Amino acid sequence: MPRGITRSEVDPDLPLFARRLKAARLSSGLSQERLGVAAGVDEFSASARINQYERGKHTPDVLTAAHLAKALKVPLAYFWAAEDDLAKLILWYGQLNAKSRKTLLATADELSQQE
Amino acid sequence: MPRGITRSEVDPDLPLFARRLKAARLSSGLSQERLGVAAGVDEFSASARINQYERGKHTPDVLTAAHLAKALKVPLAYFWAAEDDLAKLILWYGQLNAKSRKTLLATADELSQQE
DNA sequence: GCACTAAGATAGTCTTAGCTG
DNA sequence: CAGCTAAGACTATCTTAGTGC
Repeated sequence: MPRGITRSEVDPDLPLFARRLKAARLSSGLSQERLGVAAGVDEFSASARINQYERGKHTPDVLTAAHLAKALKVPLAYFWAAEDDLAKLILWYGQLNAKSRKTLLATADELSQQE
Repeated sequence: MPRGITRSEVDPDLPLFARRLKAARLSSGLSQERLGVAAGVDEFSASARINQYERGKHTPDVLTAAHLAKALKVPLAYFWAAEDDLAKLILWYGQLNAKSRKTLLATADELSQQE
């Protein structure tokens, strides 16, 4: 379950940020309101604000987005990954320990030098 | 040179988006105004707007950010990579062909299952 | 409880018109 | 030319107060 965020069924017509946020929240099992509160949003506006983000009505500032990312345990950059493959790569990077990250970086370095 | 964006010297106290944008632009060799025009910003406001973004005074909407990413040939998510290592990974991913991306994804998948 | 919304209050960005090195 | 800025015009988000399931 924690490895399958991008497999969740989210409307592909939603704007990028909305789509990624909704996928990550559904994967976490939190309600919109509880996610907002967990991210430090005022309890009286949390429900409306997270809903507006997920429906693509509004976009939060980067600080709010960072709090959401932390609450959802995903790297901040995940919200703006345009391709699903890059989204997966970023999610997996976020789950690796320091040693595995080094290994992954080394692999990417080698591959990019081959081109 | 094209592989060294994160090595550029950019004020680490700048907000995240400003820091990544400036590093990518300096690497590209474009002026602030020329980058803005290349990204489709009106020629009369391009200089002011890109400068405001790089100084952290303002942040563009996601569509403008996507145009900037395209002009700079970096993945959109790069602008919000909080850690330099993740920024490098995203940049390198953006430079790989489809086959190398698959290889990199497979490596990340294996590593994340080991944890 | 959960997802969602309208609309006014509020807070942001954008444009213009400059400046300095 | 390149980098940068103030401030008013403009446009976005946030809060409040609700709705329906």
